Amino acid sequence: MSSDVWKEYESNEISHSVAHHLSAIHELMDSHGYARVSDVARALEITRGSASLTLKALKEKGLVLEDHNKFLSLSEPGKRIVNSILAKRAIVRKFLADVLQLGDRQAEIDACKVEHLLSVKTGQQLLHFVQFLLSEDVVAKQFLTEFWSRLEMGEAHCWPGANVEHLLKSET
Amino acid sequence: MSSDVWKEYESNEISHSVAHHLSAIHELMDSHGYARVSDVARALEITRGSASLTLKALKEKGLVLEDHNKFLSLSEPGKRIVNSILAKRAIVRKFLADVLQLGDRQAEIDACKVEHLLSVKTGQQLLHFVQFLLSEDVVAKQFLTEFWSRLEMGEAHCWPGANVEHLLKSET
DNA sequence: ATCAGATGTTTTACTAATAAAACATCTGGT
DNA sequence: ACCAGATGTTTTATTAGTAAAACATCTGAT
Repeated sequence: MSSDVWKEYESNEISHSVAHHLSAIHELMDSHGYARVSDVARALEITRGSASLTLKALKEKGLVLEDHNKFLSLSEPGKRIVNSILAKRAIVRKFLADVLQLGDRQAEIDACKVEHLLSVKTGQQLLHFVQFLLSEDVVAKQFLTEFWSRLEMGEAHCWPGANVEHLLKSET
Repeated sequence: MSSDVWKEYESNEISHSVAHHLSAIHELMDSHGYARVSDVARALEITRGSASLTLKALKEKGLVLEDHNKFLSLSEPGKRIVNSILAKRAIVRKFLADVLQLGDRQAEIDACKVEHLLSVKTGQQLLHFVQFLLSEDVVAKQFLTEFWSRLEMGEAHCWPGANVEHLLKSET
């Protein structure tokens, strides 16, 4: 691995925590019409103090706006970030659940872990891929049917390269 | 998003940093036959002091062993973790580069960000998927050919649901 | 043998994200 | 008007990972 690649992780503009603070505001506005510090804290199951500090930083960065009544909302840049995160989350979730046939819960957890880390380009290509794969196109349908039937038959008869697989099993 | 899902992120046993400290030892042993604190620090481009502290913690956790000459190596649990991480990294990298046609650099970066976050099950299913997709099976070959030709033709004529796509474009 | 350079550790400090507790403020019911 | 409960902030502390600097040790060339 080239030395500079791994440090890209930390250089990510949006952390997991920030992604979820922003998403929480988005969802609260949607479901309850407003979002205060306490609402965000409740939604994320963290203390009000913690939410207060993180949201203060987001206000200073201009991603979150605050009312005269302490009501929070997303700025335009904030909305753009949330949209891109939610779009990636939805695409990854759909791929994991509808293509790879993972359970909804696992698909949700993994999509949530990964959503804020993927590049724009990766999100776009995955979107194209999933859209075609789940389309009405006969080639796509045929492929998926074949893949799933092989999945059901079990690896033993179908995956010649399954010798790699045991490496995955060990934890993490 | 159900409230407890997003906290799974922090509850991950292996952090990005730890994943790369362990991988570095693995790769150094492979390429140079030994790995010391300084070698790991150089490989990761962090200070010796930082590597020393992180590796001390990994020794205490029993993932890294130390020689009488300060030579480091991976314990059996350490090796198992590295194997599962490297396997996931390779699978994701292959999917991004060979299927989604991302550049090698981007594939490497995204795979590196994500490798330590995916569940065992997700890794396994993705492995099966990529193995079948890149196999000699006619259905798979036909599907990939069709997908790539559509990619080249450009989205405009092929992706009816492309109205979602603009959401991705906004940063992150 | 000595001295330079490499190596390893420790200490201090920083950042992000958290909890916990103290505190301040605001609001609603009586 | 008052008091309880909810809300928001601040302070103190913790954890992981880092840098920087001081320090100790080891090694190798002369």
